[in-house]
Order: sequence, then structure tokens, then C-alpha cells
Amino acid sequence: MFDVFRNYISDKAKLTEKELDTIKSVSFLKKIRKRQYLLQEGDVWQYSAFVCKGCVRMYRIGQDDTEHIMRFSVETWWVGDRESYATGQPAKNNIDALEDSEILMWTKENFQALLKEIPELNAFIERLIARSLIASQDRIFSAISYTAEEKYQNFLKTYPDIFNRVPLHMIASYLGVSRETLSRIRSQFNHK
Amino acid sequence: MFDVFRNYISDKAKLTEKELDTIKSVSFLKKIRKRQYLLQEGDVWQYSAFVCKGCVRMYRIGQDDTEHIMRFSVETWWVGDRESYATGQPAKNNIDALEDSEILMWTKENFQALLKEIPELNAFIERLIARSLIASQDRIFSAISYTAEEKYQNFLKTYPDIFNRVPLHMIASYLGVSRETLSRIRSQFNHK
DNA sequence: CGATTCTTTGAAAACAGTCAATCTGTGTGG
DNA sequence: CCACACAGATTGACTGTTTTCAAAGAATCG
Repeated sequence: MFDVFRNYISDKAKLTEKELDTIKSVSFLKKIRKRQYLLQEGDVWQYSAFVCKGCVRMYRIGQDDTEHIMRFSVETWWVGDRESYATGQPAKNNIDALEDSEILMWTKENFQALLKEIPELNAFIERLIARSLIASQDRIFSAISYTAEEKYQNFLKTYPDIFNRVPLHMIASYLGVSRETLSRIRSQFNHK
Repeated sequence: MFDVFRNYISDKAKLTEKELDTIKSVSFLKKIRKRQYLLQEGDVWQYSAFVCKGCVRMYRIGQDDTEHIMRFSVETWWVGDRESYATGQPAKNNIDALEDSEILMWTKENFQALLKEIPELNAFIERLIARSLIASQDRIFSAISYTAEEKYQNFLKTYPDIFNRVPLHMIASYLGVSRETLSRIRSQFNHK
């Protein structure tokens, strides 16, 4: 499963075989079943984690006890609660698996050592975080400026690899609309 | 005006006087009048910028030609289009002044040299970016899970120093609700 | 003071949410 | 292999919220 990571990073950061070996040597693979938690609200997230196989979601519980999905991660996406990671505070988020999944993980300690040791990796992670910020900004813009239908269309366009893989009511949750509304938007669109 | 920055950073990063002098030596101060642009959509943003005085906003124009405010920045806040900065691509955002303002700036080139030269500064900026990501996540959660009233209450609580300083219709724009709705929410709340 | 910007209010229409029922497909256990 | 439970998707009727449009009142600024 490390090969998924190796393949992913090959065109994104120029790492030597030795560096990859080092990265591999401190990694470990966690297999989780569908519906199993990777992180529960209240626990502290202390890992870097990369999805090699499967699909997971990160979500928060709102006042009304409903789930609000912050993020989906499929193969070759990273996953984790950055807030808890950065602050050491208990996580506000839950992470669980939507499919049987395999997650490549590093402890925070080990990963930070890698970043110090391998400047290329460090630079790559910086670019990753920069892109993450851009994606967040775009999602905020979508949330405050798009209609429900536009949000859905935009989701399809932005995440074509996700929308046919996760339940619709979860996409609705991600977009911040009710599942019924999303269902109606879709049927409207199909009648054209 | 550099003293505003000096004072701001003193308890956030341990910098020597010499380092501060270096940082100051490559900085420049830009004074902008109310309504003046600091960045216009289509231009490339190539600076790091810190608000010493005044208040600016960053916004995007939606399909329907309406402004959607992505961010306010007042004294001791940073401002800039990170996406354009990171990618070198034309900005999607506009930045303009809501009050006469004074902005401490560095060119991207100079600032990156500073980051290399002063590890403490680099570490501080990393923490800053981490916090920025956390704030973005919270805003996304607010956008997809709160009612309009909750969004407003949360804004008041989160940015008490901003809400009585910028026009209400801009807060409405920031929250993604119409100004009329925000006005009604406020009057409801006042009648208690 | 006049012009502009900002805020509020009213009424109607559009929109989205809720509740409840139904329909579908999937998978499990008898 | 069938029956059943379960998760997911859809639909209808209703309710409630938000937007839109229009107008008018404040506040601010030159």
C-alpha cells in the first residue's frame, strides 16, 4: 500500500529512494472497516494520514445533533483534523469510513522529524497546505454566494470522483442543504 | 507605523532587535484612502501585507455582479490574496479600504528571503497559516450548519472589534444573507 | 444643504426545510 | 433461497424562512 503513496508523490516532490525508504520506515498502515471511526470528537488527533484505499469523511455535530460533513477523502487524499493536530486540543471533528479503507499513517512526532530531515517533503507539504487554504476559500465563496443548485453543480464539477461514490444525503450535508432539497434539485435537472 | 508591527509580533515571535531592523529595512508603508483599491481582480498579488491602521475588506464578484466579502482586516491583521500569491495567477479577489488605512508591506521576494533568514519568523508565519485554516474551517461549518441568526450571533462573538465598524450590509455579504434579512434579525433581537 | 450611502420596513414571491409516506436496492440471517 | 430489516432516495403537502422589489427614513460627508 505504500506504493500508492510512492506513486502519488513521485510527480509532486523529488524524493530519493533513500528518503522514500525513511518515510516508509516510520509509517504504518491502518485498515478500517466501513462505519469504523478513525477519530472521535473529544480525542486528540496526532497523526498525518493519507488514504491509500477507500473513502472516509470528516464531520462535526451541530447544536441539533445533526452531522455536518466538512470533508470527504478518497484514495490519494490526505485526511485528519488539522486543528487538533496544531493545537493539541480535543477534536471537534469525527472521522469515519464510508467504505473499507486503508490509511497510511505517521505519528506527529515522526512526521515532523521527516519534515526537518527532508526539505523537499517539507516544501511539498507547504504547497499542500497552501492549496488547502485555496480550496477552503473557494468553498466559503460557494457557501455564501451560490444557490443550492449552483452548489450542487459546482460540487459535481469539482469532485467528479466523489459524487457517485458517497450517499446523496451526505453530499447534501456537505453542501449545507437538506437531502430532500438536493433530491428535488436533481430531479429538476434530470427532466431536461 | 512599524511600531504597530513591532508591538504585535513581540509576544508572538522572539525576534532580536537586529532581526526586526532587517524586517523593517525591506518593508514599506502604503497609505490608502477609503474606497481605494489595494488589489483589483485580475492583477497578481505579490506581497505580504499587515494592516497598521484602518480597515480593509477582500471580496469577490459573483455571477450576478454582486460583491461577496471573503474577509475583513483591521489593525494587526494580515491581508492579501493568498491564492494569487501562491500560484502567481491573476487574483479572483478585490481588496479595498473601508477607512483610510496604512498598510505595512513587503514584496514576496523580500519576505521569502526574510523567512529563510529568520527561522523564528518562519515558524510564526506557519502558525499564522495554521490558524487561518482553522478559522476557515469554522467559517465553513458556520455557513453549512447555522441559521441566519446564529451566523450573525457567531460573527458578533467572533469579531467584536469589527461588527461596529463596518456597514451592516457588508456583514450581511460576509455571512451570505441579504441585508434586509440581517436588518430584520437585528430588529427581532432588539425587541427583547 | 444636497447627495450619497446606509438601514429599515412592508408586501409578495421564491425558496428551502420539515414531516410523513413510499419506493428502491442491499445485505443478513433463518 | 426467501423474507426481512435497513439504509438510501424520492415525493407530496405544508410550514417557515429568506429573497426580492419598492419605498422611505437615518446618517454621513463634502
